[in-house]
Amino acid sequence: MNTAKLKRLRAAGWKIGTAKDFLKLSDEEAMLVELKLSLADALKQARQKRRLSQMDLAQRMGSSQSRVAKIEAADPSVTIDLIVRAILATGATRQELQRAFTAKEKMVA
Amino acid sequence: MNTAKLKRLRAAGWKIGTAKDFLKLSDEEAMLVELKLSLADALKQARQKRRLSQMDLAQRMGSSQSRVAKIEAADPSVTIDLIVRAILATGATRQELQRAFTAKEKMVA
DNA sequence: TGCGTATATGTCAATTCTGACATATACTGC
DNA sequence: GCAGTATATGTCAGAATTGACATATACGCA
Repeated sequence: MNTAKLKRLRAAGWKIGTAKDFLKLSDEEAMLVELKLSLADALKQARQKRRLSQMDLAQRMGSSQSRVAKIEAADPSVTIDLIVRAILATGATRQELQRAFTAKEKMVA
Repeated sequence: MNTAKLKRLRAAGWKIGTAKDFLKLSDEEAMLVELKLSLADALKQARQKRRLSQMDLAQRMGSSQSRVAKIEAADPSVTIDLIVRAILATGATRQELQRAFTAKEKMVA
């Protein structure tokens, strides 16, 4: 179990409906992770479509290759904000970004 | 100018195409802000639709009323991740979340 | 007026994220 | 085998975010 969930469980103080709360949190967390994965995929596609290396993109973002690798891997240390910034940094259009949000989500509807 | 942009400008070291870089960053930043505003709006709607107070939602999220207020105001200290978590915490469906991403974006297409 | 409820704003310690670096792996051409 | 290029993984100091608290504002109602 990751730190974010633990924190939320702690914050909730395990008050009521423990099992239900647990399932609910898992559910929300799962949706978040799926969204992140979807965006990470879209980023990789956007980058490769433009034939940019991770290093190229890193420079455009003012970041490092290693972080770009983590972004594309949807590493836990990466926020949605950062993935979106990366997608925009590839030069992706607004449309491309929008599609990224809806892309793989269908798989889990 | 906010800290995030400053940081990116600093990171880029003002190397080449200063003016162009500046405009590009403004553009990407603008898109990010618009996305955040769009999501914040969707959150407010999702919450009110379910007749939850900010306090109610705060409890569900294991957070505080003041932070929920900031989330809905798309405060600079609020990440997209947090807004999405808030939307999910209202009990919004995957569909509702998806619409949130595409909602106001049309305005700026 | 005073009270209750809902929302907004400022601050801050503790937690989390980020860029950077070192290093590892994988593939290509020589 | 050995460069060169691209990508992946572990670590960490410095920077940013978060929940919490105090407090302020706004509205309705008695």
